[in-house]
Amino acid sequence: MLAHNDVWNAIDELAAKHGMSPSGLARRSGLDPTTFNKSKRFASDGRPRWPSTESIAKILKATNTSISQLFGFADTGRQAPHVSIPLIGEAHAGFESSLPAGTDSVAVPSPPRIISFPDRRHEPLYALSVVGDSMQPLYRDGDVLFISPNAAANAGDRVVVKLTNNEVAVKVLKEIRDDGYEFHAVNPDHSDVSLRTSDVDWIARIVYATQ
DNA sequence: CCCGAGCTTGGAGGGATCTA
DNA sequence: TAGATCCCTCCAAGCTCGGG
Repeated sequence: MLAHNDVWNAIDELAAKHGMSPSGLARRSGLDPTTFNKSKRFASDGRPRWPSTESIAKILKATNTSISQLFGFADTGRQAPHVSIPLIGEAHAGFESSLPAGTDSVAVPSPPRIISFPDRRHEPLYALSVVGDSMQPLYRDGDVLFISPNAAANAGDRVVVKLTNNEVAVKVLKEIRDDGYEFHAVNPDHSDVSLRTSDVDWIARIVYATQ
C-alpha cells in the first residue's frame, strides 16, 4: 500500500534525481512553485493532502519519467520485495467506459489507489478491479487483474482491450490480422468481436489475477 | 556586510468536484 | 441546488546561501 508519505517522497526523489528542489520541479513542470512545498502537504487541521493526478502527469512529462518509475522511487529503502501497482479502472466482460474521459493508459485516481504486488518481472504493471459477475466463472466480482503493456500478447492470451473511444473490456485474443484483431468473449453470453487496428488504443496481456 | 536569487511558509481566495 | 471539501494559484514575508 502506498502511503501519503510515499507519494511525496517519490516526488522529492524525482526532483532530486533531476537536480532540482520540489519547487524547482514544480516550476519546470509549469506548476506553481509552491505546489509541492512541505507546508502544503498537510491541511491546517493535520489532514494529509495529496497531489492531483494532473500535477503528477505534468512532472512525469517534464522529467520524461514513467508512472512506474515514479512510484518505484517510493519503494527505495524498503526491504519487502513488493512493487506498487496503480489501479487504473474497472474491468468488464463487455465494452463499457471504465476509465475517466481523456485519460491515458497510465491514469491514476486521485488520491491514487495503489496495490502492493510481490513481483517485478513484468514491470510496468497496472491493475484493474473486476466489477460484477459478467466474467464468471473465469473472474468474479472483486478480483483484481494485473496487466502488463510490455508483455507480448499472442493468440489465446487473455487481454484487456482499450478502444480509442475510452471503452475497456476483458477478452481472449483469438487472432491478430494485418488490419485488426479478432476476440473471443470471456462470457459465453457475449458474442465474439472483430476490431480494426485504428479502433484499438492499446492491448495489455493479463499476467496475474487475484481470486 | 550587502545584495540578489532561490526557496519556504502561511494566508486568502478561486475553481472543480462531491454530497446531502 | 447549495454547502462542503480539496487542490490549486497568487501574494507577502522571511530565510539561506553564494558572490562581490
